[in-house]
Amino acid sequence: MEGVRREPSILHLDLDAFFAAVEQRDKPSLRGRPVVVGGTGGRGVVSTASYEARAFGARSAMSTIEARRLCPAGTAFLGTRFAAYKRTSEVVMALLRELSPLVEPVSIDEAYVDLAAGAHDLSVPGVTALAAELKARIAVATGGVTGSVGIGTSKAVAKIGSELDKPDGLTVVPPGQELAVLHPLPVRALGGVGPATAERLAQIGVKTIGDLHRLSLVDLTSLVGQAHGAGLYRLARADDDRPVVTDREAKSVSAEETFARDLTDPARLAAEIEALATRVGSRLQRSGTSGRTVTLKVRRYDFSTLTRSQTLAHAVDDPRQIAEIAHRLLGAVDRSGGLRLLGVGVSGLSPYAQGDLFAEPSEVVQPVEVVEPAEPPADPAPGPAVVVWYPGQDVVHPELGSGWVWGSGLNRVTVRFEGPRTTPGPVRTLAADDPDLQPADPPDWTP
DNA sequence: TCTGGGGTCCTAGGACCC
DNA sequence: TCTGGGGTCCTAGGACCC
Repeated sequence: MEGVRREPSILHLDLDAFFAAVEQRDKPSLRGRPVVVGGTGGRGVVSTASYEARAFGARSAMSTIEARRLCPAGTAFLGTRFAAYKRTSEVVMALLRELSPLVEPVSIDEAYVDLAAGAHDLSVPGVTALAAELKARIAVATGGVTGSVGIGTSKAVAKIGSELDKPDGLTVVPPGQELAVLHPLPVRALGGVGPATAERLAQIGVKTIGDLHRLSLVDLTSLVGQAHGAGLYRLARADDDRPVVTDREAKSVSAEETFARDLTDPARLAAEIEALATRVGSRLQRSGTSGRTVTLKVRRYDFSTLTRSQTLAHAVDDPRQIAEIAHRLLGAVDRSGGLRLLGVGVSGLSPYAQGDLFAEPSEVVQPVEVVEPAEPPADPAPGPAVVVWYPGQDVVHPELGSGWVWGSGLNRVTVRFEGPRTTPGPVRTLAADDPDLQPADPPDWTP
């Protein structure tokens, strides 16, 4: 327990039934009534149920159909108005930043604050008064949205604290009381323990965090894996020194859509890919990032879900290039029976849009000149020669025929050769400087 | 009329490199 | 020539979170 804090300086704020609360604020007729916000179509799910709706059993992630069955007539079922929630969230986050520069938004309705980075009395009465004041200011600034606050010596304790007294709660866990608070709680209360982990633990009789505390590190890691086991071992001991991190760079950008009815028509599927790639590409471009790995997500009619990805030699943000890769990835999956969902994502992000860090293809296509060694080396020289191949580029090979570049590294290139008709041809990995491999045409997709 | 959409992190196996 | 180990990259899937 090296770096564990001695003062209750970590604050966690969780806005109560946030989407529904914003709707009730903006539509006074909904106040005091059950409100369900989320997808309203046949395949929609609940994003947020107001506390009035929760009384009838409506819950987040439940299908809207089921929520309709549970809730009485007069319940409001509303689609999401994300812009309104975003604006309200920003008001709240600004209030948090008045407390401390160290604010970590976890999601639109949740954040951690490191109070030690502000000038505050960090005694238990001091932070209690601070939290009460904060809650009052949030309610005023947002027009009545409430939040639950937990304060403790770590993120885990603060987060659990904010859950203990919802809604409109305030819980301060005094230093030294962490284990007394944690141990009676079900393991599910710990971040990172979901249904699968809880089930595994239950099978060996571990139900509470106190039960978890009695497990050895070896038993825990063999049960749930190295990283997860080590993390739970520490959390059960309230040994959590994770810092509050202000801005985390996004690691991926994706868009997906569940269709009202399963799709089979190739033209419709292609159009959906285009639309998703456009959403992803324009978000990448707006944020000035691009990424090397394009991932296609497919959910079939039977809900079986798979992903197919391809990592490119260069980062992309152009919707056309993203779509091109996604089209081909889709071409290799079984679409019989129909598709329920398609998704397109880009990961492996770098903060530079294509063309900033890497020269345009037309400028780098020339191989770097190889310095001729005085004596021929026994092994192929790990020389500086670089031949750049572009994913999707059409190529020809005297023996293997025509194909296109699937992926490429600095000194190798993977080519998918087309077989007769629609039969997928062989995939071969060749040296990038293989003289037999030639572009079929000059690259024509350069922006 | 079951089961959204946007993410993060981890694991495991194979390829490849040193 | 044989053997082995470690590290990184890539792919696919799974758990989890809000």
